[in-house]
Amino acid sequence: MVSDVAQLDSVFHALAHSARRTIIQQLRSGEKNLSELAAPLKMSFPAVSKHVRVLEAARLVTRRVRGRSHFCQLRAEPFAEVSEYAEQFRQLWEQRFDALEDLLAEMQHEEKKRKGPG
Amino acid sequence: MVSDVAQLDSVFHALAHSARRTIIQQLRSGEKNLSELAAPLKMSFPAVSKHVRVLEAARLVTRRVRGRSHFCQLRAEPFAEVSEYAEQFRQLWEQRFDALEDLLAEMQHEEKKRKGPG
DNA sequence: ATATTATTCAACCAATTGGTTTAGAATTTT
DNA sequence: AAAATTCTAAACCAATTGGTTGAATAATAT
Repeated sequence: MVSDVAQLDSVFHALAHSARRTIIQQLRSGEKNLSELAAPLKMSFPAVSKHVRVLEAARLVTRRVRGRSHFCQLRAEPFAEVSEYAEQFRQLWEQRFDALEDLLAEMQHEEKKRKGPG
Repeated sequence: MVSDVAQLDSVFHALAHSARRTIIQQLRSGEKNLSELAAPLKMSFPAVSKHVRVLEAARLVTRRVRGRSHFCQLRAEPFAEVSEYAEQFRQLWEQRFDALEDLLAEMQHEEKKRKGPG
């Protein structure tokens, strides 16, 4: 586990807003400038600018200034930390699903018994 | 993808605070009541109570009241959504790591050339 | 019945968040 | 040189967050 506490704070915080997740999705297809990122979002330009700053703070986005355009690029590495964090709990959530499967299997078994000899 | 937008909002928000992640870690070893959860945290009891509510809102924790004790249990399912979300970007971050590996391999290759014929 | 324990509620506070608008700076276009 | 484009900065605002304290509630122990 490489991820320090403050980094996880900032990444999770960055991801906890749908506008920022929308920005991230847009950046999957490559670099985009702020105007392009702002287009589909129903908010003022400065608001988008602030969201991008939050993403930069979490190191999810880097900025390359070219003339008057600020091109944003997705940096996916922090997602590795998020994944790693979540995977800690895989056993726990699969355990639950297994229990649910067992329950369903049990119910189907009961169903057969009810139908079969009847 | 089952996770709706509001659910991701609340889960990421819940995870974006180290005190809440500490609570989650404590709950990995099983149910604990609020007093137990509060013990290692350097904040007042009501503050912890509020953090637990945030975790409940994100469905990361459920509460079972037994007498005057409120036992909290971890529900790991939302982590599946978090993992699923992060995994979307695996290709992207591995791409980067691959590039880094390539660079390292290249450097080692250069190193051999330098040493070898010398 | 009283005290203790476990927790919530309510009120309050400072800081942060997420948004706005207006203005300004920097870079292209005309 | 003037106009348009892209973005930041600053000031402001309402709502939320994360914390506090003090009082209230509920359950158990003495």
